[in-house]
Formats: sequence, structure tokens, C-alpha cells
Amino acid sequence: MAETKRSTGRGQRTAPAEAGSQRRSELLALAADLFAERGFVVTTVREIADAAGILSGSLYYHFDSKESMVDEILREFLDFQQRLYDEVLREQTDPRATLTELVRRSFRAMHQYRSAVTIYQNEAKYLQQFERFGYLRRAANDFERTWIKVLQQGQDAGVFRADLNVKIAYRFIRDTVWTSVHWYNPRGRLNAEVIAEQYIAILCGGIMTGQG
Amino acid sequence: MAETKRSTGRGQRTAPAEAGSQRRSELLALAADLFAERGFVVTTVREIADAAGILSGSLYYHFDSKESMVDEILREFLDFQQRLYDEVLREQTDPRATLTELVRRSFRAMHQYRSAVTIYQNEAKYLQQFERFGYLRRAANDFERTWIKVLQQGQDAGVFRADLNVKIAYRFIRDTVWTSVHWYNPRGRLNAEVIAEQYIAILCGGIMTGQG
Amino acid sequence: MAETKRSTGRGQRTAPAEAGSQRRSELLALAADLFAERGFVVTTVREIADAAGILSGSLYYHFDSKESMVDEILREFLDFQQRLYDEVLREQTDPRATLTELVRRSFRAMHQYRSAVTIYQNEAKYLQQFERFGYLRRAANDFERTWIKVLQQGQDAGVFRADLNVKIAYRFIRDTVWTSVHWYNPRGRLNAEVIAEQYIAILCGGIMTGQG
Amino acid sequence: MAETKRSTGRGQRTAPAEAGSQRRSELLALAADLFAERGFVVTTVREIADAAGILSGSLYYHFDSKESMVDEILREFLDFQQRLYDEVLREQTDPRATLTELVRRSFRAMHQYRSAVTIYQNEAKYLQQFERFGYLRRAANDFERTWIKVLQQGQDAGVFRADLNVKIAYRFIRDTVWTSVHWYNPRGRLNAEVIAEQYIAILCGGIMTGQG
DNA sequence: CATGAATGAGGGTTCATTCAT
DNA sequence: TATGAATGAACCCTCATTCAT
Repeated sequence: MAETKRSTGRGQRTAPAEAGSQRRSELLALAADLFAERGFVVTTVREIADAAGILSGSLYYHFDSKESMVDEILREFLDFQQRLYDEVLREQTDPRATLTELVRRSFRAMHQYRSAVTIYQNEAKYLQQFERFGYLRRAANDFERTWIKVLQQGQDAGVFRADLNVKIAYRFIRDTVWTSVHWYNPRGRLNAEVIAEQYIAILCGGIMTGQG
Repeated sequence: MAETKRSTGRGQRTAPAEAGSQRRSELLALAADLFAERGFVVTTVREIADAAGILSGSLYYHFDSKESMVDEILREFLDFQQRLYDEVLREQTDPRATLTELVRRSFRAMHQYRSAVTIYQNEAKYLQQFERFGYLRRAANDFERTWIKVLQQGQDAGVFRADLNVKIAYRFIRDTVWTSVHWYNPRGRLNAEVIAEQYIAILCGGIMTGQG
Repeated sequence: MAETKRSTGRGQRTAPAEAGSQRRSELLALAADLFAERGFVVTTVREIADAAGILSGSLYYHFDSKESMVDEILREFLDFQQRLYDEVLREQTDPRATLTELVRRSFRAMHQYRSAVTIYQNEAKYLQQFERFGYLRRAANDFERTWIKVLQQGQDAGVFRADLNVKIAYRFIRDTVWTSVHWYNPRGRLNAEVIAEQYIAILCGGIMTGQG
Repeated sequence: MAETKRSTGRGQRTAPAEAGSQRRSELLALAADLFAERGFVVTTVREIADAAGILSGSLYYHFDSKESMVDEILREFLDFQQRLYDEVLREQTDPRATLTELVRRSFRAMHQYRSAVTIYQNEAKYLQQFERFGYLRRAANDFERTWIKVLQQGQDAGVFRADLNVKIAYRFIRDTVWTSVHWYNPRGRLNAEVIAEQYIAILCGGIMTGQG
């Protein structure tokens, strides 16, 4: 029953175990991998529990809901991402350096938070429809503003081509960079740094030699 | 779903209604829009039926299963895409022209088969795990071979930069082009042609002016 | 998941079968008996389904939730009760006659809506805590006002003893009358009419001044 | 609950802590309040533990089960009630005095064992179905016999009206008196004594022949 | 072509209870 | 005495699918 079930109006019932617990982190990592690999909706709490070697009900000792698991996974990544962007913007002033550095660090983030990034890519649209995940949209908007500002400044400074629509260029870069998480293999030959440099090369100079 | 859920193994009863029927196409279009908008797993047959103004059970007069609906949707798009690529390869010989034409027509396909493309982007990985959808993987491989060949030929001919890893370049282009379906608005200011040309511009020449 | 489960924001999803259906009424009667006999919380949807000879999931073709079943059961009874009271107030003007008639018809209602009355007695307090059932409190207040007005008028007219606190008297009567549903046996020797007359006898002999 | 849910049949391990312990009583009082306020089934052991500032598992050091908590609560009240009735019957011989005294002391008991009385009213029917609580039925029967005897004696003596069915009259009184616990507010204006006297007034005025 | 009613498997979640520490 | 983590059974509900009419 939607209504008569939970909302007894008694207390908050925050996540049972403290937010910092060891076990929590382990379980969260497991869940993140499954959500990334198979999809949030399709992954069952029983699968997560199986992966952890416990029963599904036991997960609820640590978490309020399956929902709150993704929530925690995504928030952590988004916070990290936010700090990372802030850092770059503080350190760099040159538009080109800023842009390449944003790309480089995005790839590094992708390497570090691989599952979270995948989940973000795949599930954000679905999750956004629920109030609880409104922050996903806000974060996306913040990131967009950051990139667009850099691109605009570079264009104004004559560093980036004037014939480019910054909005399109932004999407071009964003999609290109972040979608790679879908095939990026952290243990493969093509590590994050290599890919980043290749992407930067194409972005900055295109694929043509100039003599086509 | 016969395969993804029940897997009764009872063999494929042919779809009750003729494959070409009018009503079928309408229902398929409705389903495609919902699958694209909300996701295949999350879209219920009842939602599709609601959209069509009938009851969910009635859908089974037209289709074997929810599964067979996506199947049909994806096959149609993939066939189209195949023909389109064949065409380009027949018409063009110049690597640069081939590449730009592939991009251009991809955008055109995206415009025409918007829902199908979205579904393909979002659900292929999920659907591939079922035998019935093995052709998705095969199609992806075919497309990859096509692009890679073009890129390789261009690189061999000195038209495309030699320092690029063709595999990475391929993925770069593929992701960049096809992911745009997620935000492409067929009724927006930025129509498919405009975006295509901007993408081609970035791809070929990069975003730098050369004086950065 | 509380949030990601239902609220897709698509359409109302009103009770699947029309409100007036035959089968609905049968199922509702079954549910009412169980809710009355065993308690709302303790009665499982499987028990209801078992009683109806179907599977628990099938109940959801007819009803949105277990909650909506009680809702319907209670509303129907409350509406009836409301009409019944209105009728008495329209027909009678003499306080004593009004009061005895209210008692008589309450017993008749109890006979007719036995399960619903029991559910109301037992579960109202629990259900009221949920917004959806706010009308239970409102109905109770309405009924209270009706009785209190009658008692007050009778007291003002010198028909009812002046030393009685009307509020206490009201509760006395209400509890005495309605609680009897807990032991009333519709097929027993003591039928509703007999009990009603006895109760009226006790009540009137008690609250009358002797000169009514 | 060992019996109501698990029924492991493993026999009653004696409660870990001494039956008379201080902490036990505190916990029991807390539990009683919650059981009375929210209902036995609906109250979770976690809620009780929360109220006590400990974890739910810790309750099991003090008590065998949730079941054994109500058990203890109800037994204590029932014992008290039994002694109280015995007392009245020893002290009084006049039917009218006996009856009014029974009412008076019932209200006093209600005041003192408010939560226990509420629980008894609300949950006896549910709990009786479990063997362990068979004594609830026996106690109810004992009480009934007591009242009926008094009523019968009064009727035989010509003190109570002859046209009353003693069984109905008993139920009338019992329900009227005990149900008031549902709205009785120990800190309200209408204290137990006031209500008792009003109830006695109504009752006696009604059931007396006038020549008592 | 469509309805109405059902199936049956599974999903997320709850909760009394256990037990090693 | 209490904690922390888990168990396991049950619960409400969803949904693709079936089928007689």
C-alpha cells in the first residue's frame, strides 16, 4: 500500500547504518557495478544482495531503499566532479588550456568513478522525473554553464573558431567525452590518458591533415 | 516477453496480423515513441495500449510480445541504415567525401527514425543479451567495419592524420554523431542539417583557429 | 521503491474496472468480511484473493490497492449513514422521537452494513492518520454535531435531564450503540430490532426527566 | 512473534532478565503506550526500542518476544481487575451498590491501567486466536459471569427492571464503560470520577424500577 | 479486432528475531 | 546490557501474457 505502508509520520528513519560505515561502501560499490553493468531498473536488490553474499532484506539494514543507493552513488560522483571543475577553473585562465584540462580530468574522473559515470549517463533521464533526483538536472545545468563559458571566452578571444555554435560545440564535446565510458575498459590497452590525448587532438585540430 | 522473461521456448507463433497491416504500423509508431521516451523496460504494454486507446490484451492480437515490437522497430531502422551506408559506399570513393556523407546521412536517418535510433542507443546493450537480438551485435560490427575501413583508407591516403588511432577515432565519431539523438529536437531551431555541418566542421578541422 | 515505483506521472490509473461492476461488489463484500473479522492490517490480499478463488495479483485488475478497497467500503457505508441521518432529521422534530429513531436506524444500518461498521469501529483511528482517509474524521465530526444538537435541543426543551453533560451523554450513546456491532450476531436470537428497543429503553429511562 | 508468526515450537525460553527488574518495567510501560496508541500489530519492536533509546535487538535481552510483552502487560492488568472485582463482591451485598461500585472501580482501573485497558479492548480478539492468550477469553468469561450474576440478583430482588434481557444489559454496560477508554483523557477536564458518576446516573435512571 | 478477467512470476520492502561481539 | 549485522518469511504490488467471449 502506497500510503498506509511507510508514512507513519514517526521520525525520519535515516539510513540505518551511519553514512561512513565500511560495509556500506562495499555494498555501494557492488551496487554501482551492477547498476552500471545491467541498468538500475533491471538490477534487482536480490542481485545486489547475492553479489554481497547476504539476503536482500539485509540490505535494508544499511540503506533505505534501492533508490537511496543510486542516490548516494550519484551524489558522491557529482560532488567530486564539481570540485574537479572548480579546481580547473581556479588553476587555468587560458581557454585552450582550460578546455584541454577539463577533458583530461573528465577522463580521469571517468576512470575513477567508472560505474557512477555510466549510471549517470544511462539513468539520469529516468531518475530526473522523480523529485528526489531533481539535483541531477541542476548539476547538469551547472556543468553546461561551465563549459559554455569557457567555449564562449575562447571564441571571444579568437582562440576557438567563430563559425561554431557554442551550444552545439558544447554538446559535441560533452557527448564525445562522456559517452566513451560505455566502451572504456580500465584494464584495456587504451587507457584513459591515451584516449584523452587523442580526443583532445581531434577536438583541437580535427581529423584532417590539411591536404585532403 | 517470451524470451527476456518467460522464455517458454514454445517457438515463435507467427504474428496474428499480417506484417504489413496499417494498424500494426500505427501501434508500432506509438510503441517506438514510448520506448524512446521512457525506456523499453520501463514502458508497460498497458501504456502502449492506452496511447492507442485499446486495452493491453488487445495488443496481442497484433504482436506476439512486447519484445517482438522492439524487434520490428529496430530491424526496420537497421535495414534502412544498412541500405544507406551501402549507397554512400557505392556513390563515393574519396575518403573525405565518404566520411562527411556518412555523417550527413546519419543525421538524416536520425531525423527520420528518431525513436528507433534512440531505442537502439539506449537498449541495444540490454537487448543483446537475449539470443533473439543477436543481430544487434552483428549490425554494430558491420557498421564499425564500414567506418573503420573508410578511416583506414583515408589515413593510408594521407588524408586523415596518421597520429590517430582509427579505433578511437571511430568511436569518437560514432558516439558524437549518434548520441546527439538524445537532445536533438526535430522541431527546434537547430535542424539536422545545421548540426551535421557543424559536426563535420569540428571533426574535419577541430575547434581551434590555429592562432591559439 | 517508494518513489520510482508508481508515480510516473502518467495518467490517473483509476480503478481498472468500472466502479459499478458486479465482480467488484462481490470482491468488496468478501474483503469487507475479512477486514471486519480479522482486521485490516492483518488481512492479506492473498487471503482476500483466496476467498474469491483467484490469485492475489488478479485483485489489482479490479482495485488499485488494498487501501482503496477499505476506502470504497467505508465511503459507501458513510454515505448511507449520512443519508439516513438526514432523513431522520427531516422527518422528526420531537427530540425524543428523533433520538430513538436515530438509535433504531443506527441498528438497522449496523445490520445492513455489518462489516463496514465493524471496520469503521476498529480501523478508523488507524486509517485517519493517512491523508486519504481524512474524510473519516470529518464524517465523525459531522455525526457528532448531529447527535449533540439533538441532545442539546432536548435538554433545552426540558425533555432530557439537565444534569447531563451532553458531550458525555453523546459518547455514552455512541459507544453503547455502535460497539454492539462487535458481538451482534445477525443470525442470532437477539436481532437488531430487539436490541435497539432494549437499548432505547435503558437510554430513555435514564436520560428522561419523566415528563417528556 | 514466537507463536503468532514463527511458531518455532521450540518451547518458552525463560525471559533473560528477572521478571521484576526495573528496566523491564520501564520498557513495558513504553511498549504499552505504543501498543495502545498505535496498535499491537502495527507497532514495531524498533519503535519500542527507539522510544527506549536502544536498538531493537537489545529488547530481546529483556523479553522473549513482542508477544511476551503484551502478554505481561495484559496479565498484570487482568490480575488487578480480578482482585478489584473480588473486593467489590466481598464488600457489597446490595445489587445496586455492587453495580455502581463496579462501574466506579472500572473507571478507576481505566485511569490507572489506561494503556493496558486500551490494548485489551483493541487486541483481545486478535490475540485470543493464539493458544498462549487463551486466558484472555477465560478472563472475559469470568467478568461476564460476575456482572450477569449481579444483574440477575438485582432483577430477582426487584431492584432492576424485569423487562431487561440481562445479557443485553450486561453488554450495554460493559461496552459503554470500557469503550470510553478510547476517548478518555487523563489530563482533561472530564476526569474518571466525573464520567463514572454521569454514566452511573444514566445507567441507574434507566435500569431501575424506581423502587430500589 | 477488441474486451474482461485472470495468471504467475517476480520485485521492493518490512520486520520479528538471532547471535557473535 | 547493549550493538551491529544478518536472517527469512511474508507482504503489497506490478506486469507481460493468455484466452474465452
